Amino acid sequence: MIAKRLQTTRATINDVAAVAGVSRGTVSRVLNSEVYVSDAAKKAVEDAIEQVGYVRNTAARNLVTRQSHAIGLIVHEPHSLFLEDPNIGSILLGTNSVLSDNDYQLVSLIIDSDRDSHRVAEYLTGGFVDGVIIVSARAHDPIARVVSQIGIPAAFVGHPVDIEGIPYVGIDNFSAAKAITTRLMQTGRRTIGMIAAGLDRDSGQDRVAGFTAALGEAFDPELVVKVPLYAHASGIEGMRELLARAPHVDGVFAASDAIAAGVLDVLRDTGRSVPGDVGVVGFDDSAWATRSQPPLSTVHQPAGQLGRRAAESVLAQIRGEAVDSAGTFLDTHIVWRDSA
Amino acid sequence: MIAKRLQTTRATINDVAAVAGVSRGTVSRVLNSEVYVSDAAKKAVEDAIEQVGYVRNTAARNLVTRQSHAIGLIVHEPHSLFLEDPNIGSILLGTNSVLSDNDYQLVSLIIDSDRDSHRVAEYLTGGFVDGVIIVSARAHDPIARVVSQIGIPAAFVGHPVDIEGIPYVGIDNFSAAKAITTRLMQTGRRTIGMIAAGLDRDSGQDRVAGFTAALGEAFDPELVVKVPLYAHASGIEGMRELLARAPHVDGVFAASDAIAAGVLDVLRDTGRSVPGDVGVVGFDDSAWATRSQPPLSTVHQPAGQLGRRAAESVLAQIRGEAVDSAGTFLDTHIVWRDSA
DNA sequence: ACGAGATCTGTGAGCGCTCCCAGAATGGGC
DNA sequence: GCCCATTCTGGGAGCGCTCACAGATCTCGT
Repeated sequence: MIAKRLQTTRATINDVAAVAGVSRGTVSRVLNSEVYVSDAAKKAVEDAIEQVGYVRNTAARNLVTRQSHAIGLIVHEPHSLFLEDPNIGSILLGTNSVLSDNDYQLVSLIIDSDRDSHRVAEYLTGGFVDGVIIVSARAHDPIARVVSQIGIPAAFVGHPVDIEGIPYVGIDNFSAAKAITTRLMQTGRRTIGMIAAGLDRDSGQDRVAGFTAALGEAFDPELVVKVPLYAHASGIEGMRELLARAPHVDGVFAASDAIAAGVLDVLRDTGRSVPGDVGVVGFDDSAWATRSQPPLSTVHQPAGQLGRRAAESVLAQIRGEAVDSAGTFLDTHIVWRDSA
Repeated sequence: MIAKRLQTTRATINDVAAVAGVSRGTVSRVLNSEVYVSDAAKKAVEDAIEQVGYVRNTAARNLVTRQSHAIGLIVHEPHSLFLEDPNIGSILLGTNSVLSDNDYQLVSLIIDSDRDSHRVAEYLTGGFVDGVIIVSARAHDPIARVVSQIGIPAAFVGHPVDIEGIPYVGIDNFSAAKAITTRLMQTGRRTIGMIAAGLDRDSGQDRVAGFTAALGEAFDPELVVKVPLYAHASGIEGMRELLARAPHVDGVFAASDAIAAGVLDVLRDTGRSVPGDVGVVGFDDSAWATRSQPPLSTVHQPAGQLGRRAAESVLAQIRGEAVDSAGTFLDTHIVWRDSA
């Protein structure tokens, strides 16, 4: 009831113009803070807006400007991981803060099935969003391909190996993995294994490559166990396998903190102490790292900053500014705690 | 470039009309599946739509229908908890699935500061959304008050004690807390404490009330430790306090699984075995419950379903259907694992 | 005092769509 | 064959806004 009354009654730009004693055009100029408006007119309009409680109707504005003032954030993860991966939440929050500062609305689009994928592709071509941020796309991601084809302003968080021409913001997974593995070696570990995941995307592959590079001569492919997801359950599964292959392993690099948490569980269950018998390091510096027992040594990944930068890139593209079409890497650093 | 070309070039209803050899009006009627359209015209229009690749311009549609076809989901939590609380993710996912089935877009609005709060209130009165779902509102929540005042279709997930007239969907926290506490007593525990949180909302208060009711004569207010958040850190803090007050406690009801996880950590650190020395139960049946060591006995809360029902309620209100303005409770059940 | 340029303002046109009214076509019933 | 109800269609009006253009007003150098 009330809603209906309020809506019918809502002041338009014409009401403001009438009260302020100026024309539609002048009100519009004030609203869009254009240059050629006299101080007197500006004041009158602002007072009138206040008086009649005017709120701009975006639908009308969008219609003529052909802009929606919304940015889509596409999260392409199975539901389970969406809930479990703390990075996604941080990225979302970072993106949201930049966009709202710039008066853009974040619209989260969650893809969980092929049906969703299709619907989102349509959504993107439908002019509902002015730009799009794609989180954790895999290789051969159909959505990434659609985005690339229609040429909508976009940015990746992370970087699918097979798509060119869309800027991305990520971290240098190779160097980070290499650095933390090296540091683990320096604690005196001799037999170091890795639980690798996410091999369908660059992050997963680069972490393995960094691990391999750090080990150099000492590298033994037998000690790299591959699991499907960056998840706790995968960590348990992977560590059991690693132990089966190499019972005397004394160091483990887990591709994510969630995996590392699973690794710790298995080590505890099999009566091994951490860091006494085995040193364990993770990746992400998520809540998992501080929660686990003992707290994890890990690579700090600036997830919120990643989201922020991606949003800024899309905004810049919308403004027509030149954007480095390659991408940028953000710094990571190692956080040394008790697990190694 | 391409984007611009596509946009400029995008087919309108007039193009479809021209190709189909009918008028604008007829195309619109087909689009909105109104009754009086001949089969021939309908077919012609559908073919034309296919041929020119027409996609409806929502901005124009919204302008005249005064509907946005978007529903806001307001999450009013500090950032940290947004990331930590698995229920929020599940609720979001449930809501999203109902809305997309009904061709509505979910717009997540995150409130983290008073500034956000103000902006969101404006957003709501600005006609950007046709309805709103409010998650975890506290007592005296300013946003809840605004929603109640402007009379926009809305639903709560959970129920702020001081707002009337807006339907809510929640669980019966009192009965669930009472049931699991009773069951904990039946395992032979004598000195049972509680780590209580979220006392600024109904869920927190009702859980304490249920706990109190279950204990009956045996209830000792000294054994209820109040902490601010449903968070892991709060669990640690709370359990330390409880142990200080009652070293011989042999049962703990934690107001959430995250808290229970903190409780387990403290118990382990102080050399107590679970469930040997102390039985611990949680609430939520979130990922925390299965992850922790040992896995938690807890109350299963249908978070996804909660989101789904709230979305359905808002949709029904938008359609003008009568909605039970009180609210509905969804069933919970106890999941018995190893921690008690 | 005059005119060129800068500054400011009003207004018609139109974005793509839905609503609604008037009128055309169709189909029975007699 | 005629009339009335039903079914179907076209097109004017207008949602609230921005854009572009033309005209009005001001400023300042000469």
